[in-house]
Amino acid sequence: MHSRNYLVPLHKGRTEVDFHLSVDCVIFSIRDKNLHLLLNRMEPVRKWMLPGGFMFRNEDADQAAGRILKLRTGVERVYLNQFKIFSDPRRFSFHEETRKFPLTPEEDALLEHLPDRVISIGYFALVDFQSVTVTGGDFREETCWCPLESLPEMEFDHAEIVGEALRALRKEVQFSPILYRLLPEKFTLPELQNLYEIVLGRPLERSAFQRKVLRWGIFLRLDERKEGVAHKRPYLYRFEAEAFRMARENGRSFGM
Amino acid sequence: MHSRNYLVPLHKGRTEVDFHLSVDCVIFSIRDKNLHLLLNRMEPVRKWMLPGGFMFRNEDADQAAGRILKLRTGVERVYLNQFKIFSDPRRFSFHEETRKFPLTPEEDALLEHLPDRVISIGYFALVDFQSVTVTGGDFREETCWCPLESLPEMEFDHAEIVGEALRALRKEVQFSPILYRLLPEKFTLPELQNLYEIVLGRPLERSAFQRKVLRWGIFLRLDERKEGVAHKRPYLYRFEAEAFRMARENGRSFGM
DNA sequence: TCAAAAGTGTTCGTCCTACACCCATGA
DNA sequence: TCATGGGTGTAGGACGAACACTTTTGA
Repeated sequence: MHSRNYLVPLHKGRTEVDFHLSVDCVIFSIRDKNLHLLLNRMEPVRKWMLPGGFMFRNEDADQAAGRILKLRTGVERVYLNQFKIFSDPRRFSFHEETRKFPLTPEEDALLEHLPDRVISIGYFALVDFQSVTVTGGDFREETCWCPLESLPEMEFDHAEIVGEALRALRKEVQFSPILYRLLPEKFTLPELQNLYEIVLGRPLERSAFQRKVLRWGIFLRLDERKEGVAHKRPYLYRFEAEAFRMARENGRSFGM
Repeated sequence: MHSRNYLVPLHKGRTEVDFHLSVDCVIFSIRDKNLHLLLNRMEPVRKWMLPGGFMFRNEDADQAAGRILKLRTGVERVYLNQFKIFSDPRRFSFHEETRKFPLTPEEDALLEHLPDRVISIGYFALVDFQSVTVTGGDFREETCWCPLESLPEMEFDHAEIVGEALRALRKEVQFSPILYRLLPEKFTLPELQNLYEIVLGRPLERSAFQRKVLRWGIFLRLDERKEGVAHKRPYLYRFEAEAFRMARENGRSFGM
């Protein structure tokens, strides 16, 4: 019988390799009737980046994404969707990046022994703008909410990651009522319709929209109406988790 | 200004970690009107596994999956879908695995310096059974096509990976006409209907099914009929890539 | 000749589209 | 009071579910 070396993947001289794994989060939120992304940058001379970080020793990818999101926005238990991994061998090189500015000798020595490749797991998150407190994370970076239509130039392949996140979000909307996750706990149907119009990129007919989402049976109309708005005040609704669970088990679909 | 050590992720004593990255393929095919998976095992005393392997230095995840699929089935340019990553810290441990049987001292020494964690990228593939030549891969393992309903006990978390692959396949079928990829180039509508019934797990009505898929406008009816079958011979159809591209651009959807 | 499979037609109900209409409210 | 946004009603059309009917074939 031949050797069992199929369990020993990394010989010197073989072609397999170690990686660093990072998580990058495309954090969507809604503000002034427009989708925004949370971006940050290390210093003003560098380009903007998606909030992200390396995976730790004792966590899985979902936990890493949750940790990063908590760190940057303060919120927990938000909607997180792992939509794609970015594994192009040339997407990131420590040696190229660090050549751009001076390192301490200690840092330089460390880099010599590191694998050069970083693979990133892309997540997108939907957060309620009002519940978020933006922070600069571990490195006190500059952060901002940037409208989706006017994104700045971004580091690495982060512009591509945003594009794929949007595609994934649009796809998910065909299945799942997730967009309400961008809104506060109590929201109105016109607010929800506005989200669908932004994400799908086309206007929707009011009465058809309302009938459709109400037929899902997962949004409960409250006895309150939205205050402080011009014109007729719309009803407030709330997502009913239990009703959603039951409707989904009965095979109902929630696509627009 | 503080240190730029955000670019130097792996200090001794910090919590970030290297990983091995593998790709595992759930290879679906259709045989005797049933879904089958390609499985392999290293030796009879071990459990069955999904075909997989480590990612190489100069390839991305899609290329690794394509390489593994080519190695195991001989086919290229098949449908491949990267559906999820499996990153539980406890899903695989080299040290636990290798403790199960003896290693050479050299192999043992190598393992000492390896990260212990393997993260796997899950792909599912749809292949035409007739075009496949199954091989044992680099290690001449035993391989088999196993019907989905009677899977054996499997190594690691591979049973979970199969479950997630099925879920992803069912989801994809709501969008995309991919199931024809399990069939030869020329196929009949009853054959296609059989696939949808298997994957969706419910019977479909013949006339409704045919009208729906023909309305997609992507399957061209040929002047031939299936030969060698009992009863009335069904027409043969062929997928039209160009028509599909156009229909998709016009916003048509292909869900069942 | 007959049973079974495949293709086609018909009916009915449901949902989507579109617009119309009325209501409520702040300016 | 009036312009505007929001809730509801209604007619028409597209589509799916269910089933009937016809055609074709091997047994």
